[in-house]
Amino acid sequence: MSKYNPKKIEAKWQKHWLTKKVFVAKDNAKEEKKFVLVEFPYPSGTGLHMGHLRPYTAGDIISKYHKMNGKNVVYPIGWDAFGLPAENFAIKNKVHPEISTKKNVANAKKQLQGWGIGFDWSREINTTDPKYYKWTQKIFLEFLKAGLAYEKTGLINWCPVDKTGLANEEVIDGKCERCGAIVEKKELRQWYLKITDYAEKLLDGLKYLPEWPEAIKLQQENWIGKSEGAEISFEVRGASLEKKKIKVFTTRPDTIFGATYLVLAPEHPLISRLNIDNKKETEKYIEDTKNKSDIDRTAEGKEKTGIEIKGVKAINPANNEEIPIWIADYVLGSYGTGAIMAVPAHDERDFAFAKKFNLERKEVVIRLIGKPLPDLNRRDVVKAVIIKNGKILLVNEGYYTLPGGKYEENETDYDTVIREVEEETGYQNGTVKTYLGSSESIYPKDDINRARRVKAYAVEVDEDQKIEASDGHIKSSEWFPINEGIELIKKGGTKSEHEFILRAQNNTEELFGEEGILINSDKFSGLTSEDAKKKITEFVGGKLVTKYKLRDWVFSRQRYWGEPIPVIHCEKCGVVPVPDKDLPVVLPKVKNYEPTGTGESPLAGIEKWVNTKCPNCEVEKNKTKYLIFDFDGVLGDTYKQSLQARVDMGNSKDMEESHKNLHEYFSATPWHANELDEKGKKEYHNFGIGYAEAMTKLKYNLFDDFIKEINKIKNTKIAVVSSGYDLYSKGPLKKSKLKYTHFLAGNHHHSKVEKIKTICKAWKTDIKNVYYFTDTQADVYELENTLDKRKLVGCSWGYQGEEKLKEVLSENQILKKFTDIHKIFEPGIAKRETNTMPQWAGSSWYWLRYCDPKNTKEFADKKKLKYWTPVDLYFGGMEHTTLHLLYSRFWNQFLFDRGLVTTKEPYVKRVPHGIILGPDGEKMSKSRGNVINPDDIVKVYGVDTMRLYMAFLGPHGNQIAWNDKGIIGTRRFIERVFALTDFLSKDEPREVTTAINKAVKKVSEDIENSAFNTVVSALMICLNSIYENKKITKKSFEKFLQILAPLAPHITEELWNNIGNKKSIFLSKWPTVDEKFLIEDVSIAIQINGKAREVIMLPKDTSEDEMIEKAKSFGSISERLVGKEIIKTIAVKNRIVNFVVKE
RNA sequence: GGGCGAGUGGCGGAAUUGGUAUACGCGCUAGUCUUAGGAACUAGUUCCGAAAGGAUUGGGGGUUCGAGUCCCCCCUCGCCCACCA
Repeated sequence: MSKYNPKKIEAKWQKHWLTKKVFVAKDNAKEEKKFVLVEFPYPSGTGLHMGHLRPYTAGDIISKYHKMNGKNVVYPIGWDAFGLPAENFAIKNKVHPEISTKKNVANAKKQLQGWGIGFDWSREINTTDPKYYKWTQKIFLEFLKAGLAYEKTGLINWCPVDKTGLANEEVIDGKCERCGAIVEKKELRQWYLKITDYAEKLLDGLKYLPEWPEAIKLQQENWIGKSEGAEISFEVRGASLEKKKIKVFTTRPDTIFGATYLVLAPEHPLISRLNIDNKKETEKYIEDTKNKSDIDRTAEGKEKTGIEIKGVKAINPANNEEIPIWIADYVLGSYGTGAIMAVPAHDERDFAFAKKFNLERKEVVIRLIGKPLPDLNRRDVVKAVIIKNGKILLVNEGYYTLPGGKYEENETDYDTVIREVEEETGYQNGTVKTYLGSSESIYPKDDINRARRVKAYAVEVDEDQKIEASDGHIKSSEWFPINEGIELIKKGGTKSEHEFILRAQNNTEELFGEEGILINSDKFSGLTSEDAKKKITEFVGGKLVTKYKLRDWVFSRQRYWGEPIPVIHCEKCGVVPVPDKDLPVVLPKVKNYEPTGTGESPLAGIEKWVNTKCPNCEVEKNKTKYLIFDFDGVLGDTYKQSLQARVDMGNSKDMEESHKNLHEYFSATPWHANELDEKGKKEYHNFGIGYAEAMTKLKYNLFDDFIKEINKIKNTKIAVVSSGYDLYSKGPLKKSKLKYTHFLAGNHHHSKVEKIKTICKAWKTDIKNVYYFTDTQADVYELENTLDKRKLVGCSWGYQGEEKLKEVLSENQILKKFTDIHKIFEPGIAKRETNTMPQWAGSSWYWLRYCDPKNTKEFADKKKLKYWTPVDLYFGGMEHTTLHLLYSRFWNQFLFDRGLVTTKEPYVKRVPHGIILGPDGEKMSKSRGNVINPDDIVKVYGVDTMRLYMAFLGPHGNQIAWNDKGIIGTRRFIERVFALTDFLSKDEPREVTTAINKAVKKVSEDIENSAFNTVVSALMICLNSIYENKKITKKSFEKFLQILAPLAPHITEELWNNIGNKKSIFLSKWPTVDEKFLIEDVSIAIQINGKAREVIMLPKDTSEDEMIEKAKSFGSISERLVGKEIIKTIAVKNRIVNFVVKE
């Protein structure tokens, strides 16, 4: 018998599996598929670690198990290789990330193969491969097309160490998820993915994932953070003419009568538009909060800060009361509407704020005890809690109660309570300290239901002020230790009042944050919160809305090593997607990888790459150009010539006078006067006809040089539009050499928009394709929403000149000289987007690529997707719950909505694993020096031992400290398996057959449940039984090897081969359980009064009656039962017999 | 502060879901073989007790013939979220 030598065996079989393609899956096979997925690794310089080994082994065990059960299993792997470590390594060592990545991948691949993991290497992918990220970019463009990717400049999370923006999900406790640096806020232009549009779908989808652990679903649910509430507008009154409103979001519209001030987030856009008296101070406050990190904002012991806006007030729409407006950073700009109505009596945060700044509190909801009634027959009382030296003063009214009573006429709360204290206890001139809250209860009295409302105050009294009973009012009062007092109240007629004592004792003022019954709320008083929410929202003109905590996903990073975002910024066309034929946008080589820190990626420095042609303009260049010219001032100086006409006709003596006269005329009679003349006919500038006629008789010149330039442009369709009377333009236009197809003049029948529409209809083109040439601002205003704004062109030689046009058009839209017109059709200056995608992009769809990794036409063939997806089993870490796992569900749902994938949800079952800690129970890290390298373990013990130990350590979901000590146990087990061939024999005792069958059953069940630790113990129990009996048949031995194979592939393959099997053990059929060998005698516990006394062996499924019979007659039991009366006997088949006796 | 989960020997952990608590492994103790053992094998190992027996699943209470498991209160630890109106 040779000695067990893991090294030799392992290398041999690892090579065999690869060359014989044992774990390569077939596409579109007839067999049932099983898609087992494990989160693909980042190939780091230090190699793969224990954190990878655990899920990879788990997935491997399950894959191999299913494969042996006849499924077509795919267990693919790849590399999530974009990311900061490679880039930081590049910065330090000037090695291109591509090179270091390649090296690391080769190394990690060797490790994985060395661990005997049966990945299907034919499907290997790499997110940094342009053939892969072509499709990442393509999917991004799908988002763009769908309007779910957008650019925005705003305050974002910024990591000062990594020098890049971060998504909300990447900030943990105010720190960078990657490097732990405290996250700052920075104003930057960023790309976003509109994940918020999918909030409801992502939430709803969780319902259809029954095989996901509840904890994960809950965590995603909380992260999405749905809440129902109302949006209500508050009118702003103050030193501003403009009427303004502040919209707030609240989940408690029922408390609106208690809203005593409004709070705006410092980022609120309205602040800059308000006329604020204390502008300097508010600006300083806003500036200060901007400079605070989220950690600072919350670390200050939650001490609230804020500043009141002076000179402006808001109106509470519920009661029309004027309330102050504050700015405070406890209101977040990014949630709800960025503004709240503060209800300090019922909200903890508002309460703290109001306390600090001494703002009014108004109680409008109180606790309801019992059911609400339509007619409350209410009786109000005030009570006093008087505590002194640890004792409380109670009044005896047959039962003990707090001093207090009814209001008398015109009394305030304070008057009543002080008076009642005096009358009932004799203590005079008490002082009211704090308000302790109120409650309302309903009790039947005299056959009707009465409501009783109690308000309670803490009152301080002075010994010296006590007087004796002078009249009959004073009742007997006594001091009790507080705890005793509470018990007395609980027993008394006013049970619920003991809570006031607790509050007084803790010196906590009342803050009733729950829902209850409304008071002090006009006609809504008496309603429950639930009813009031709807009714009040309606009353104040608000609307019920749903909000989510989920934020849009900041999707750009200012770093080098990531997928370039495939868009081009053209000065003319704006954001232009890179056309499909130009994908992928390959990451260019740079000299310097260092992030600039200014918010630009290192890519911004490569001018050659950044400056590009606009694909849109390139296409436009060859297309038909649709040009429409506004006649007046654009094609000819009609204004100047009409002045000349007046002079020529003798109405003015010179041009100057003519200008003055005309100016006066137009001032008195605007062009658009649109009045009817005496005959009821609509007439424009009657006088103009004369001039027009005169003008046409003049040598009326259009700008021939301009028309010459226009005619140089190839492939055009031209039309002319004029709002003026067509008489004075028709003639000269006819004479010109302009090749126009339409001329529409006179604004008395059509607006310009309608004229343009008419022309476009004739031209059969979209109105957005039209270039419109004008010389006035008014045209821009009139047309910018109908036409493509970027195609409006200003002609500076016209009526209004350059300056006015500059106010409404950009520099490159204004022609200064006639020849400038050609610039309009030259492609715009275009620059590539230099931001890259975040680390999470490539992994948001990678499992889809496994289905068809080499496809060059689409990211995966639909048929293949249909066969393989959804993923049946997904192993991964808990830390990705609100990152990768949420992101990839979002991408999948989006792709599904676009018809590009075949399932709504990507993963049927998620199996999370606990992390492996260092031997010291701390997270493994280089700095702690507690890192265990799996490869070191392999060297000493062999792979099979390590895999087995990994499985045996504990439940897959538990986090566990790696402990070297126990591994020797699994090594002993492996060696005992290796030596098992010594026991091979023609027959075996029944115990061995039973042990094998039991093991097959248990191992199968536990693998399906990912309970790997008990799989190992079941195998050990089985092995122990074989050793006890020292005999095993070849058939049983084979079965044992088969069920061990998924965990320890190398040794089993070796032994399987040694006993004469030619094909791989993983191509063999998983053993079945022979139930008849599971039938054996079972041990039955005999209990007396539930206490186990004896154990007897009985055949399986012995009837209850027989069990009792046997148990009763069993020696020691019958002795114990002598002389005792058996009251009851319980028997459970195959388990216990219990005699209940009278002691 | 909110949500989720857990607490069983010296240690990692089992327990068919209400039915013999402590399986399996490590460690430890004794023995066998050995020049020797930190190798291997055999036996033992929850605690108290020589034994008979008794106690025991973080603590306290409850339901039940019977509770690690179900219910209530409290304590401790871990994870996630955290001024989300």
